[in-house]
Amino acid sequence: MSLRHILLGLLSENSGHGYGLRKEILHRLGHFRNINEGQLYTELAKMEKEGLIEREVVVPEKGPARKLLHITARGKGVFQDWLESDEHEGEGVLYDFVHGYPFLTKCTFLQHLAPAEALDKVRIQLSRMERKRETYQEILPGMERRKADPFRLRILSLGIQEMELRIEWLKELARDLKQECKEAS
Amino acid sequence: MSLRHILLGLLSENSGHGYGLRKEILHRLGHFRNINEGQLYTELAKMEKEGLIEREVVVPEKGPARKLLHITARGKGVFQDWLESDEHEGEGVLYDFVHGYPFLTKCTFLQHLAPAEALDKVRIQLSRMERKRETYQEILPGMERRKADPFRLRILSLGIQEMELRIEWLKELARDLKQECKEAS
DNA sequence: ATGGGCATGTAAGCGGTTACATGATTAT
DNA sequence: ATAATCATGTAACCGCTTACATGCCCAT
Repeated sequence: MSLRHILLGLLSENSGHGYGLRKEILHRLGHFRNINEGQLYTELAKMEKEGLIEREVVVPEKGPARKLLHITARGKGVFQDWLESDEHEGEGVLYDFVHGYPFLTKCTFLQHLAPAEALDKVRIQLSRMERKRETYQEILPGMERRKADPFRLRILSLGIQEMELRIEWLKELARDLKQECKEAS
Repeated sequence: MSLRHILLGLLSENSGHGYGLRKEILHRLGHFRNINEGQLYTELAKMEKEGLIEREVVVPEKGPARKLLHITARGKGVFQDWLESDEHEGEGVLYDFVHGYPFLTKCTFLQHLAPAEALDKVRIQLSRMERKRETYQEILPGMERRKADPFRLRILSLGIQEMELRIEWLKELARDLKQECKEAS
């Protein structure tokens, strides 16, 4: 899932400038990546060179020039082709769900830790996921109020359910580890 | 979550050679990445240069030399430090769950597709996730039989639950899109 | 006047992918 | 024979991160 597609998607909805796109990706729900300026501007430059976007230099009466970005017909074509293609819908890695939650990979090796230490880690995870679920739940009403795109609303609600799943899973894990700790003592 | 940690983890359990590690990462449950030779051997070379592993050249009576890899004390230390640290347990990206399921990012832009086309995509996803759930469920009994590490068993069971979550979510989405199709006609 | 947000960039490096190359062993 | 699998590597490239650099605008 490359940044390029997200940028094309956003720009096919509205023209904008680099910084604004970044804010949108960071804050507006439905776009989910953390983004750094480095990649953003280099990617935009590349996209311009390939004729997917154009820059309109806007010189305000006051202040420095801003560059307003527009998607070109070619850019729109590339975006639509991607949308209609099955790229990023395929099999990918068998255990893809682990990618979204790196703690699971670490869990794979938790056997090498003392049960008490492992338990600590699991508890910290638990509170982090609870926090995350709350964050999502706080975002939801605002999105509903301003009638955000229903697809994005759904994605958020999936996120909430997913956090709940993780929370229950971590609770079970913690319970078992606690038992193990007792047995060891 | 870098390959390095996984390799250190595996080698701290057993010595082995490159190809075997790759197979283990690919097939044995609990290790979840698809891996390509390119990265594997270059990473192993780097790790050797840094003194994390050592190669023992094993020359069989017949055939070419094989390189058996052993973890060094230093390597074990690095691995344990990582295990005890909170690396890969932290916040990361806010919407991390989307990372593990790139189709969701695509969903963000599904509004740009005709409902009928979007429905097609969702249905294909649905059958893919059903397939995936089945695959996981087929793997489970074998793991239980050979008494695999309980952490890995748990991870797999989380995976099954996660696929079930996705399936229900996709079903709802499909239902709504079907409705939209009807209304449009 | 100072700090925070707006806005645009460059450079180095890392982790990972894709593709290529080689050769031996084992199974059909 | 030949195809599949075992086994080890190299080279080019890509997407992304980290860190740095610059300068304007606005509110306190």
